Amino acid sequence: MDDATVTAPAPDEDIDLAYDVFARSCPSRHTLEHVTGRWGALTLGALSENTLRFNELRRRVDGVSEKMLSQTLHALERDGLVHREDRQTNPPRVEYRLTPLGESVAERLLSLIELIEGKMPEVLAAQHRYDGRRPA
Amino acid sequence: MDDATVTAPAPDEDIDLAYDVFARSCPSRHTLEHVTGRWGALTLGALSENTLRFNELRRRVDGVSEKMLSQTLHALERDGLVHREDRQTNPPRVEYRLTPLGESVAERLLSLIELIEGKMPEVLAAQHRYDGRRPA
DNA sequence: CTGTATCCGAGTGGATACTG
DNA sequence: CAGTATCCACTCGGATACAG
Repeated sequence: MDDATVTAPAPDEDIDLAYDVFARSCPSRHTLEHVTGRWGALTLGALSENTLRFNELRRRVDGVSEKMLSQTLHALERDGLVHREDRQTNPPRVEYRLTPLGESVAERLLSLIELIEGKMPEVLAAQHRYDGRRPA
Repeated sequence: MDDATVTAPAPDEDIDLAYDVFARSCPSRHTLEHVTGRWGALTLGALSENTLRFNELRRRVDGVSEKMLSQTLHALERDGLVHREDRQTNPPRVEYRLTPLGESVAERLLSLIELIEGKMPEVLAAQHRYDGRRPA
């Protein structure tokens, strides 16, 4: 991938428009999708509580398949949000933890998740109203 | 859909575990996906700045198709995050705006988005390191 | 302008089996 | 335990055409 596809920020200026998620070619979109994607969000959430091993994560993130968890972890590791530590022991023991960057991302993500969880009664009420008006 | 599939909260108690996004059957997962999904996040972000009409949204959310925008807006409206107002005029004029609930969700979402945009240099550096170690 | 309907390819994602 | 590899169903999502 080419990383120069976006409005190139002059290194000696502080441009706050450097990365704009609203632009379709901005690399921040990919990272945002890793973070907010179906399994990315839950994985970051789980790791914000503890360092976890692969199968511990699988159990914590209810419903994720091996394939998706593996894929998700690779993407998050590549983005520098998750650190993978292979203890090289027998039996194998691999631990996943958040990097400092991952922690700050997870913090804001969890704030969003908790808000939504707390507002679910309102959301469900809205859904019922909507479905009632459009019974099709 | 059945809305009683989750740990039913006793109406007269304040249980903060009532909706747990980590449980695969929790309805909050659907809402979280609408909010954080590829187009949901950008749509909420765009509407947090202004009330917008359909085609204004299409232009703001660079790359979205009519179909996806329509679908996204329906989901967000159903969840009670977006209000749709049809002016019933000719030519047609339909405005989309955030509800109060939508605003609080968008606020936290934008906080996350802005963090990621700001950290993109770190993320890209991490990606290069990762790709360098695993050139395959 | 504001959408819906249809087609269709590309990617998602689950189940299973297998390797180290 | 910690994954990878493969198969395959299904959905996503874009392009296009059309409707109110």
